[in-house]
Amino acid sequence: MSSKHFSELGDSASRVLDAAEGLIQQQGYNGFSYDDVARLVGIKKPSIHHHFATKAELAAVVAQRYTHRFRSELLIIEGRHAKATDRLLAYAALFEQRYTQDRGLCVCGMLGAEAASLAEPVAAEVQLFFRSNLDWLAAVIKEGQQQGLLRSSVKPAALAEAWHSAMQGAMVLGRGLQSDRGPAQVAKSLLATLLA
Amino acid sequence: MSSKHFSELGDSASRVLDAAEGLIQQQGYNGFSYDDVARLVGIKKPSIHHHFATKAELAAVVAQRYTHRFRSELLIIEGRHAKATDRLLAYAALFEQRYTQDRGLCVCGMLGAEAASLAEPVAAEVQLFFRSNLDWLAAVIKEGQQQGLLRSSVKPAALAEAWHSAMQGAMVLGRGLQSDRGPAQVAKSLLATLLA
DNA sequence: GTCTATACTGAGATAGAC
DNA sequence: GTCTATCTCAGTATAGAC
Repeated sequence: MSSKHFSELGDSASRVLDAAEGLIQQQGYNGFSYDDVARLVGIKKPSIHHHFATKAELAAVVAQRYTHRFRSELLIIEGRHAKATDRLLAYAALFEQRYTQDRGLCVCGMLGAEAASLAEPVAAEVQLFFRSNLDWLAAVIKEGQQQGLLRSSVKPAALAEAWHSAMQGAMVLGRGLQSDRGPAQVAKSLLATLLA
Repeated sequence: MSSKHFSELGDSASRVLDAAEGLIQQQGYNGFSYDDVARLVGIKKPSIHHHFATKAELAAVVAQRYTHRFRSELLIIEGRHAKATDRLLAYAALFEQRYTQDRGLCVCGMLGAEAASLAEPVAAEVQLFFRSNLDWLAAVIKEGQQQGLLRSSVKPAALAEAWHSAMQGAMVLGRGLQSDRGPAQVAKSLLATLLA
């Protein structure tokens, strides 16, 4: 089924992925069609099927590529920031960028909300996104506590869960309020309560 | 358009609302159909149209009734708990209940995520939900700070935003992870960092 | 790799009988 | 208030030519 990997894709397949990714962020899995993708890419509907036989496969590869890119951004953060507090803010900035551009949600946040209507391979990719985020955050927070930068009253894994939840929720809230206030603001507030 | 008010509805219209509410929590606005509702209620599709002419109107009334009920639950919390910390945990328990029943999302959280594909009257109802939540939370937190129960390093409105975001996000995260860990856990972690 | 053409299904919605 | 019947359109997907 989802044995396809995004690294093996050609140019127009990548453009299809770009379009689908944007549509999922904006409308969700149930809110976009092959025709929407086709219009954005500038080709016809059956050509989309040529690249991705089913909508589920398309979504799975979108999530897969999204997660891969996100993890590479986490690596960049590690290279750029030493302090845990700075890393947490840079993490929030990743979501903030996507949100402030066009109030786009995190691809996997949107898919997570829709999890009940997703095919299993798609849900599996989404799960990987969340796992890798929580692992990364927990490690950052643990370090921050050991460095004495963050309060140690709560376990790293629990704080990681809370931090990531706050980012996802901030975007949902911002959309619901039709507001430009995004996850960066929430991150700033939360970080103030976490400082040692 | 959405001049209809849920208090003026008869018995079977209420059953239609119940079904639609559950479907929105589970699949989202774009993920359910009039036929799904009809099957759940045990009547035929055109009968749904008799009660709610359009899908947008149905969703708007669902959101309206949901917000109304939610606010009444907030009043109950005020009557049952005096301390701000207890109120915050009871608030989280509202979401926890919905989540643990069948991993259902907050109706307005789901609709907020889908805001880009909602008709304006629906989006307006959703906005009211978030506003009333933030107002209530900010008041509770302000009191908690004045009572000396919560740290005062961050403004009540900002903490309210963070708290609510964390609840919404916790449910998205739980779904994405296919896990039963819900907003109550996140609330517990966050509260520990907020204690004075 | 892209197209036209087309199948098939389900969607939201209306007409009109009971 | 509920039904049958029907409309119209959009959705996913396939066949087969270029």
